[in-house]
Amino acid sequence: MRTSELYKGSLESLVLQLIGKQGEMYGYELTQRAKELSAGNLNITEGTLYPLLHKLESEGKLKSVVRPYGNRTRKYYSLTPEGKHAQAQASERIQAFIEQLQQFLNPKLA
Amino acid sequence: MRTSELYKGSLESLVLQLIGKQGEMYGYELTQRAKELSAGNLNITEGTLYPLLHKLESEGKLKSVVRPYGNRTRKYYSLTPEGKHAQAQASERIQAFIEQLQQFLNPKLA
DNA sequence: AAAACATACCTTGAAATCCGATGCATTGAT
DNA sequence: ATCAATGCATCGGATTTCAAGGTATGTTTT
Repeated sequence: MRTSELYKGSLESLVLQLIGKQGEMYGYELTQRAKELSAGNLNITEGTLYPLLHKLESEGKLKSVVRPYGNRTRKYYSLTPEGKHAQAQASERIQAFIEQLQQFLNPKLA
Repeated sequence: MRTSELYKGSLESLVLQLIGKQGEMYGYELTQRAKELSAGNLNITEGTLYPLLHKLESEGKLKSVVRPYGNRTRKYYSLTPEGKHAQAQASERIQAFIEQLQQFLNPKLA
């Protein structure tokens, strides 16, 4: 098993975190930043990322703006007010999750 | 979204942890212990747990013994040598995962 | 200058994972 | 007696994720 398996289920929350901290990010940038912060363990594939971004946008949590970068286009995503709320909640959930994982590693005896 | 979403991808590692710490556990006990340690957030459903236990057994990581408890039967699972190895690796992966999650919450600027 | 790699968007089909519902049986509480 | 909890299990479907493929530009290497 790979460490990356553990990230399943966390992707949406982490994407909201990244965009929230950064202000706005485009897809490819997200994949690179995720790889950095995870010490190479989280490689978000395009088949995962783009449908997720589209879903979050359709849910009203993200908004996007396409801007040219040289001859390329980048599609920048940022949080809507609803997305900011979701991001704040995600942050709390992740913190609680971390504490709970530590309980599993070092459990208080029942 | 629920906190429980975050646990997706961690179930196998956490089950190995629980059984490893405890020595041997039966299915229902696992669901209760997981709920305890996760402050109620991780409710492993039977449709998830039993197939997972069967898979881990077929992979040679768990072995089971059925023992009566009153008029009921409990199926106790414990780690094989291979399972102990997997559990040790899972422990390290979870620790690394925790550190990486913290990076996402409080990233070092790029 | 050709090839290879990185950047940048996307879709599609399949695999894997997980949940809800259901089934059966015993025990304990109301 | 009925309901909740304990204890095992399976099944179908939903969701999530991945691998592969498609298109195109920019950069580096040979």
